[in-house]
Amino acid sequence: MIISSIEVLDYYRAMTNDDFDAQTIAGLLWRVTEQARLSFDMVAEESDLTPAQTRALLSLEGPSPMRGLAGNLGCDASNVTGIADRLEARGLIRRETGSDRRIKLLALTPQGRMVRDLVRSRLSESSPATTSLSDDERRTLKELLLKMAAMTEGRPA
Amino acid sequence: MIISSIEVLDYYRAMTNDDFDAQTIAGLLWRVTEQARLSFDMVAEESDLTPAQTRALLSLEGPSPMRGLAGNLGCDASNVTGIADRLEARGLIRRETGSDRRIKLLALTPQGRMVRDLVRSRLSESSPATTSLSDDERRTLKELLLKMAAMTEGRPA
DNA sequence: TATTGTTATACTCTATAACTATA
DNA sequence: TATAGTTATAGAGTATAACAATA
Repeated sequence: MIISSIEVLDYYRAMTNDDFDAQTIAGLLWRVTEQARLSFDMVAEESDLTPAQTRALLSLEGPSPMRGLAGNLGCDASNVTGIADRLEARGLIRRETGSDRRIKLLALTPQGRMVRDLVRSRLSESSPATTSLSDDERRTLKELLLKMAAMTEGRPA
Repeated sequence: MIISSIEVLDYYRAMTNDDFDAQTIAGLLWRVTEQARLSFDMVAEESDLTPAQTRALLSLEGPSPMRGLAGNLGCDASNVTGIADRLEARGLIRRETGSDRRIKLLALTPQGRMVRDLVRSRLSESSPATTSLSDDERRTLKELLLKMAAMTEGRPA
């Protein structure tokens, strides 16, 4: 017998307002992030990108050393070679060289910027924050997210 | 030049309270979910599990057909064979048979339940909702998450 | 015929370790 | 010596297609 999404959701709904313990909220947050993961993978696929390639594209705000990207992706530096190879082969990024000739800077090409913006806007459209919350609720959520995101300082993201 | 986490965060902090448009909130939510992903991967590794194996373990509330698990994981059914093989080899799950002999039900073993509970509690401890928010803030967050999670009805999770 | 799980195949992501070019 | 990127290797996740057993 399968425990369906709806049954699990009913379980959360049945909680009284006093149920705000860490495990409960963490479980709910996990459900939302799981939904976000599935949505993210679909958006990535629409642009013919793997999840890792998409995360890389979204991380490249400015030209960044490959090692820095590895930190953002949370993977070993050796992996970035292959990911960058594939993005470069598709013309979405470029390898640039600066004064320190050991370092290769990854930079978005104009086409890469276009794809990134498209992905970003599709992610925004499918975000549960967009589809399920009012303006007021989003304002409240933003404050809470800011506090939660503050913990990421000094950590990759 | 690298755009560090802190710089990006300052950018979000500089927004006025009127900045609650979908793209902004979606971006913030993405940052929090990215942090959650990295934290999830670390917790999984502490128990010698891959991310996919961990998601499978967390999804198995009750005995579930392999195809159902594939739906929860958001992957093709053929992948579940290998994932289940590895979890079974470690004694964390069991393949059971019901009346329909085509269907194999995956069920947690007692040891699997222990590992799942350990993972769940470590995830809860490291959740930004736990580490960054007060009781009141968690109460508010819970309401917002319930609305966002409601969109997952009828969808895998 | 349709469905469940499995197998075969190919590609990507992942970590580890050894290598090169540069500092 | 130390650091940035690459390569080689092995294991795991992923999709597609073909297959056996069961319904």
